[in-house]
Amino acid sequence: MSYSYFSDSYAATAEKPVRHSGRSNYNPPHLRDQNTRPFGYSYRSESQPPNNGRGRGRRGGGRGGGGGRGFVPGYSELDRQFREPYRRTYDTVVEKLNEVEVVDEKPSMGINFDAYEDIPVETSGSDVPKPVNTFAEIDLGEALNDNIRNRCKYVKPTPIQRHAIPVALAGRDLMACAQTGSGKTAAFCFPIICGVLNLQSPPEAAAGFGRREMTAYPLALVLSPTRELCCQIHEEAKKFCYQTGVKVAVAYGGAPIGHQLRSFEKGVDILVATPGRLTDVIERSRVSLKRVKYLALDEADRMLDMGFEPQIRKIVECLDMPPPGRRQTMLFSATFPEQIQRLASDFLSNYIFLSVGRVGSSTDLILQKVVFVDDMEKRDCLRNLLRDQKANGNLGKNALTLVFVETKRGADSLERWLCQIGFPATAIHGDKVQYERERALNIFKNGVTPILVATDVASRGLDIPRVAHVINFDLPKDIDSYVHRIGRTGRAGKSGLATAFFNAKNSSIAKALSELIKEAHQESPSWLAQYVDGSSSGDRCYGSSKFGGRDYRSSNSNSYAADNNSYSTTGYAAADYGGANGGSGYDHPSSGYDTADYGGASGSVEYAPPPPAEFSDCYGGGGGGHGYESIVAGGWE
DNA sequence: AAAAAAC
Repeated sequence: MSYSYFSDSYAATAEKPVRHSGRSNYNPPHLRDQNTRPFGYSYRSESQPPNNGRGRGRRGGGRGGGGGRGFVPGYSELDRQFREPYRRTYDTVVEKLNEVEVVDEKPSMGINFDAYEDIPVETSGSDVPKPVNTFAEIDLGEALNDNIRNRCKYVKPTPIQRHAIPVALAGRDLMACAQTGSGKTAAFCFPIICGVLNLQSPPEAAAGFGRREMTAYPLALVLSPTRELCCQIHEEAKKFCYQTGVKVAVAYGGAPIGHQLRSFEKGVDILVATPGRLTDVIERSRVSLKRVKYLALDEADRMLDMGFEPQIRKIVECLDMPPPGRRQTMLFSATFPEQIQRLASDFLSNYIFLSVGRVGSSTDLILQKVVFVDDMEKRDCLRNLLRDQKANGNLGKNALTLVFVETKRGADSLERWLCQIGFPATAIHGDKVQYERERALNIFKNGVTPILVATDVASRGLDIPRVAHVINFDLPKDIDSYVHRIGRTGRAGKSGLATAFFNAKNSSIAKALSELIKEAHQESPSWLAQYVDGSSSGDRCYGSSKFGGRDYRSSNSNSYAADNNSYSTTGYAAADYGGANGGSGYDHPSSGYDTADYGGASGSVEYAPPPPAEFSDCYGGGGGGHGYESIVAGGWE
């Protein structure tokens, strides 16, 4: 049994009234007893005028109609210029996804490996262990192998796993860059579990036997930047550890600490934690890092960025953790800005840098669209998008939509508004208490509310199957965040759609966004160039290199004399990529759309007048005399 | 300026 994310052509069904019953048993919140709200919130709807009630304004193009705000004068001009072309583009998107995209009805553990076949891999560092092609080639031990094969149904390692696992098993420190959704968690969990199993000699294991140790001495520590990600890694790790005897525990804030402390008393081999709660339990002497042999930082660039770095430094350098060289340190992320790499090298010893896929381009599996929408028009545009998806029957068929906004307040208010206009939505952000956060994530995951409005708390690492569409309602300020956000779709080799609402306020990201989209061999709208102001761009992170995520050691100094190796089988140069695959199009066979076609189709649609000639120089040229530093120093707007 | 992370 299979289905498409978008099953009908948009044009044929756009004006159809929305049906809520259908074959699905799902009863959306707004149709349930008005007194039994599905959320812990009281809605403002009680205090709203009656015409904001249910059933309003979901049909008829929205002209003059719903939303409580209606369309501002000048709508038709905007509509002509931006929305209509966008609709046509969107239609193309829907058709394209329609043609090939097929997703298992059941949540699938399977990974589409065809999508990863010709991925470019770059390694640097001394004596890089050779990659492996199968799990069988790796001696992970019987129990772990059994879990991988029979419990997790992993048949074959993903590229990051093929390269990272041998490095980790060889005991080397590692800085690894890999595309979102490509299996990083397993890549550091397998070697850690394997190492813990080898460390557990019987006498040592028996040390605390017979009495309750008040202090736990984990052998491995995994840190994550958000609580939900922490939970997720813990769940994954538990699966991998099943019946191996390896004990996994979790420590994160917002949850009752008592339960966590009690779980430590049975002993902890692998501790998965967020920084704050970890520091807390260390200061209570309930955990000691003295015996840590493995340290893994997931989303490492996030963990080491400005606000976070002091906490991490305290944990890694001040709280009894063995120094680099006496522990094995592994850093993982999809993005690795150069200055973060520089910081990170404090924590590493003679490490290997590994980059799988073009970093920052996320994956080719995510079709990226940018649509021009003024702030005042965003809600209308969102409603239209969601209505179209709904008309195409994707709701009730397990396809999920994730909407990113900039602020916590914005998340709440958008959630409320979506529910009011008849879209079952929930929200997640850091001002909610933990159980609300987890509940929001759960009802989103299981499709009760197939729309989740989120701040950046949900931008990294979360693996939510069946997210078909990521909408950047508010674009983030930096491109890394964008990469991680859109990476919530297109996971495990499946394709996805990412739509960004862009306006003049997002100029700071215009250049990087445009480059990113082009690097994914997709169409960057021509009007976007008008907003490239030469200020911040991809420069910050990836230089002008087509192959992002380079080891900063090889580009900056020769003191490390890193050996560079490329495993790319295709060469994968940006210029010849499309041509290399000839008539079959550039894309992976299963990814759902063919960009060559797609580009042609949308090429005929003009969003806005072409940019003035002088803007074309901004591309790749680095903006000539524009002082990047001076603009940065001047602060943002 | 915002977001996240302990109580």
